[in-house]
Amino acid sequence: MGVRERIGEDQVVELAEMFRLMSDPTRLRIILASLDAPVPVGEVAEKLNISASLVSHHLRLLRAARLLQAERRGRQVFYVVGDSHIRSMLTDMVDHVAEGEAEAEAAPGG
Amino acid sequence: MGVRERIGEDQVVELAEMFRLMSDPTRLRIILASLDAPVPVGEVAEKLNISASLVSHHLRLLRAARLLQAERRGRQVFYVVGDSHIRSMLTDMVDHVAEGEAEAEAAPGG
DNA sequence: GGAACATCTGAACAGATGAACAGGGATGAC
DNA sequence: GTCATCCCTGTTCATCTGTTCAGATGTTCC
Repeated sequence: MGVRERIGEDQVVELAEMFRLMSDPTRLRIILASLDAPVPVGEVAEKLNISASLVSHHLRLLRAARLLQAERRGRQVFYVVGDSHIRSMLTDMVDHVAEGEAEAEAAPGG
Repeated sequence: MGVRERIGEDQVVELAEMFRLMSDPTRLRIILASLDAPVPVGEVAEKLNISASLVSHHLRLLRAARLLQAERRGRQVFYVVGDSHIRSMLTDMVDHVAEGEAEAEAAPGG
């Protein structure tokens, strides 16, 4: 049975939206940085060497899509990947591209 | 151990590129349509009710990124998802959004 | 060789996107 | 109350993207 029959047009758009949020390198870095543990905005900005304003901008999108959860601790706001499915998927994909390096060397197939 | 330490900047960009390809609803529909079995371009266009030209354009991108494999049979070209990791991930995500519908009804929270 | 079919390619345009800048809250220390 | 720190929001602009249209390429059959 085909996969498309299992979801409707709205679900496709919803899924595409998730991918879209993760499709920007900067945004993906932000997600990855907050994959394992909650991190404050300032720390993300410093780690990735980009402005806090830009980080906040992306965080806003990620938060709206429920990809990241926000938690206030004093005057800092910590962000972390909230959905375990997403976290699991991301971890798999990271392994995929990491292993892909080795595979590429074994089978260059130009 | 953090996940970001396991991959470099190049891998992040590579991963983001994959997500980018899957982030467009039309393109995602095309991928989903060729997820289980090879399908010719014309059939994809007809199923999705879009022009063959547009399908071909997207197919070119998907093919270049190794997300889809092309196979010529006579005067038709069949496309199918080539990587099992990607196929598995896609199936999971489809289930995720499909189940998400039910969860949303149970816990609207928002 | 010619016709019909399926797919691919290039140019152009409307709409979306990311980045940078400036200003506005919220919080905590004094 | 005042100040500094941290984060959020709105706007503008250059760039990118998806889409359509027109025409080319490749394949099969006669």
